[in-house]
Amino acid sequence: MTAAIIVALPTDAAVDYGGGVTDCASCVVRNRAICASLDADELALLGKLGRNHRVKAGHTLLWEGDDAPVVANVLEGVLKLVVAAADGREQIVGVVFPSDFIGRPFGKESPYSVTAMTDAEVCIFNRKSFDDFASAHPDLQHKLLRRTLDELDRARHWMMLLGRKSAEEKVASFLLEMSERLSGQGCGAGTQSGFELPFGRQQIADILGLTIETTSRQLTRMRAEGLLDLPSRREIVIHDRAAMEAIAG
Amino acid sequence: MTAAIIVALPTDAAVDYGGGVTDCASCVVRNRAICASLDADELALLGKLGRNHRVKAGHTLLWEGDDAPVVANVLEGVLKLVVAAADGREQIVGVVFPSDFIGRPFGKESPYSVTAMTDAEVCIFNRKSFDDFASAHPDLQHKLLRRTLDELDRARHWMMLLGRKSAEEKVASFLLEMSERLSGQGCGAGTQSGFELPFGRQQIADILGLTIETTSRQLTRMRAEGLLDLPSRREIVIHDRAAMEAIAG
DNA sequence: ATTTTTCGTTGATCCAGGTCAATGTTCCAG
DNA sequence: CTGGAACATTGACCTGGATCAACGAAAAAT
Repeated sequence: MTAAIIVALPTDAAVDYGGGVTDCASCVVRNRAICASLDADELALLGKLGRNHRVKAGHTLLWEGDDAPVVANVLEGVLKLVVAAADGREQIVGVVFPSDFIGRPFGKESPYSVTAMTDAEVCIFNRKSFDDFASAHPDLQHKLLRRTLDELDRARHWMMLLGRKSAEEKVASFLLEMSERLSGQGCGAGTQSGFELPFGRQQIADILGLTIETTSRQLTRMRAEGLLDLPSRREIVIHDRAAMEAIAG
Repeated sequence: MTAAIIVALPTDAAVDYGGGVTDCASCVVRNRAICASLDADELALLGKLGRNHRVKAGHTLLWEGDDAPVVANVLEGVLKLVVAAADGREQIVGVVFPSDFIGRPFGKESPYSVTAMTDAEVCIFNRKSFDDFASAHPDLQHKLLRRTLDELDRARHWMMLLGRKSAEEKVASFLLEMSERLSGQGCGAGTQSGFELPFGRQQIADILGLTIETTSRQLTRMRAEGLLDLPSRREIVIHDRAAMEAIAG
């Protein structure tokens, strides 16, 4: 379970690993990422520590159990956080979108793998440098704390889903949450009922603690009952949101 | 799902609700709680905001969904964090021990209920006052961030257990984790193999996402196989730790 | 355009763990 | 010490979701 980190570390700046230099001022997630807590001077300082980097779909940025030398902000794309058992069983324990933060600041090995589900772009920091910078910038740390508290709330509600909900309830809950989070991504104001999932059936199963077959059957049944439409592999259109919420519980 | 908060709020200091005044300097968790980040002056200031309070086993300190007006440190006892479904199904999403932090700082309603599993003593703060104090004390906030990151790691590994492990693996993992956390409590240096759980079978089931019957059967079977002993209702003695770890995966 | 590969659906069957029910055990209260 | 309540164990049975297997459909490669 060991792998080379495929990114340029800031300390290796003499060599060009292909990581683009960061220009925070024009960053697409400038106002949504934790960096939003910084003023222009601080931002310039942080910018020197960060390197933009592209990750192809399916590639892994951090490996569970490895010493994690980097943290990052997501600029574009969707990545999954995965905890795996020795025999290959996988549980997706988090899904991160643009402006979300990746990695484990302040010591410790990475408690999970981070893998791109779509082609992605991330702004990477050497962990030690980031830790030092964060320690010196309480506002940044405050943002990070709020984010971590939110993530913890989300994780705990997902524990309820994993431990106590039926397959039907799991799928309904999942579709509603994805509908919300994905519409939060784009510019659309309200929650639209149609959306495109950034991943396939197996990954839905790994999020819900189900098999791919059960996941597929639940979706097919919901379509048969008129709750939703499946125009293509990854598109979902929820017809009866109220009914879906009733099922999700 | 609404209930009166049964504690004295600092702002009502004119009235005695029975909450004891806090003396941080002599606090039993002084060096382990987040307060350890503060110097004597800061501690005195925080002490004015806090009130010690006793909670009887089974009583609930915070209710899921209510506006949560307080946060707290645990001084003594064990409490559970619970997410419940409308039909009564419960999932325990966290267990807190002395020196652990309770509550949801920085806005929002409480995402779960907090209920004492044993008689407990907590040091309570008005949330707003605590938020302000924390915002003004980066070291405290740093401690809180580290704790929250640790909790998040723990929660995510618990998600793997809930979503992907068998009943046998769940019980084995649970016993090992409890063995560690409970020995961390006492003064014993190493991890002893015998310990007393602070809760009953139903609550183990609610932690593992199982029924009480399945939990009981797994324990009985493990005893029959010589893996452990069950000297009394709440006592566990692990005989073959290596085997237990192999099962936990 | 055709082959190959990957991904998704559907069916048949099985079994881990849930459900229902009875019994045993521990712990208080009186 | 006794009766009862709460908790735990055990048994019989059932079912939701896993597993095994085949097939279909879309995308990627040639």
